[in-house]
Amino acid sequence: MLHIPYIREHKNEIVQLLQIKNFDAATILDELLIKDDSRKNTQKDLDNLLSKVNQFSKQIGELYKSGEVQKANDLKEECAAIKQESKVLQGKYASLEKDIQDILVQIPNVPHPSVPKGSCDKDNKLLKESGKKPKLMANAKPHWQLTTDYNLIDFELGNKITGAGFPVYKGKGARLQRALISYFLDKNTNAGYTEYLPPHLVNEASAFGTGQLPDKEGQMYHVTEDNLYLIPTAEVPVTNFFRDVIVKDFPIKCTAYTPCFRREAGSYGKDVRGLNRLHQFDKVEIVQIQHPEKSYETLDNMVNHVASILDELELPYRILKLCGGDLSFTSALTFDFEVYSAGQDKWLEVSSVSNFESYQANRLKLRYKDKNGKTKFCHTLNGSALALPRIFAALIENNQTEKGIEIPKVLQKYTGFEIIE
RNA sequence: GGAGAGAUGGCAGAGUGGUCGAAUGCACUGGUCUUGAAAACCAGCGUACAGCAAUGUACCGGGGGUUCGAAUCCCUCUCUCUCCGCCA
Repeated sequence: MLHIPYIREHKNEIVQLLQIKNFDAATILDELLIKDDSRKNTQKDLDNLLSKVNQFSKQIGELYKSGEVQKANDLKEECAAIKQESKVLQGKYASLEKDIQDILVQIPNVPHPSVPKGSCDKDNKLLKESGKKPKLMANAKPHWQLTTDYNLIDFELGNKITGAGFPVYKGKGARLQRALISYFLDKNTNAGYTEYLPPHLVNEASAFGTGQLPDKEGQMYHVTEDNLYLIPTAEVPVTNFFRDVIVKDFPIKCTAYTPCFRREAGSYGKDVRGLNRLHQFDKVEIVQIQHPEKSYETLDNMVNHVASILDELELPYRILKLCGGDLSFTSALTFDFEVYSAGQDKWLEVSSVSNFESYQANRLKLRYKDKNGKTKFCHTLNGSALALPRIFAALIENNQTEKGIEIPKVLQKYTGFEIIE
């Protein structure tokens, strides 16, 4: 969430930039600042009252010690009156704070000035297209056919034991999945990221810290009995490692493999066919905590890192800069990676690399001390490196041959086989 | 699931109604000493909000209560630990 002192100083700029996200902030920011002014005044009045009570209390103690009971009792009565008054102010203060909080969580992060205006994914800006689309044989198939033909994934079995969107990997399919996880983690740790294996359930405070709550509650599976949420991405547990932390050394680089759980009940049809959209999927995530001055440099590094993985996997991909309409609530700038999946002739999103600037850090109270010893908010960044199912789909679709599915070189030492026949 | 104990500053750990935002130790920062370092000594060292500042206010797991006054008493919630049971 945005920091009120920052809003005060940059109100017009924020209103302008939020137009890129198609969010009209003018009214809501005015309302916010009026409430905050009122909050300040209330605090001043309240502080004065409380200060008086504190003074009187000290005096009463001394009067009792010196035996001046009558004087002490007089003061007590005065205190009672002040307390009445302070109760009222306290109520007012609490309700103002709540109003302010409620407004703050409704305001999305301010987009980076370079974010293109737009309403949907059609308006995203293509930055780079890399690799060659493969020429497939005449009878090439989409992955949902291949996974059945080669006995790699059993969607029906998943339906039986859980439901739609929960595939069961088996045989070489399971092994390929495991190989991808290991390969991604190795790539990331070689780039200086520390590997973590976090819990797959988080508490409410964590879901709030990264911005899933309160507005995206419906997208998460909620274990109501223990009030825990199944993580929609490793970003949630990993970023929350640093909740209430004052960072000493930058950058902090973490990577984690986790399954990800998403309810997102919605569309049907070929967009969600096979591995394209699932309720449970595997993902390897990278997270960085960085000094504000370096966060955009870091974002570029992360983008290059993800690109290098796709290069090694020999998958054709393109990089898009998300437009305002497609940018997530918490992100200031996001680059999406899409791989070309030849069997279904589609571009599939496999990674989203974002700079959240201080938006999450404010909620998380994730800070550092600047040169003058003042505490400031860090910047947080994350990206997928990478999301598994669509990589899996693109790999088997693009590499299908008459002989079978060929495994890219970099993966062979992880799979232990070169071809799936 | 049963029984008990506990939650205090970066860490350890005192504090059971007033002078406590909180002893002490460690860590950290600055200084003295030293060729340099260590040791020793001196000083500083939590967060947030308000204020130009002086300073004020709040915070001792969360919430509520008693009291003129709460880290300290009461209620409640959460979490952690120990023992027993069960168990990968």
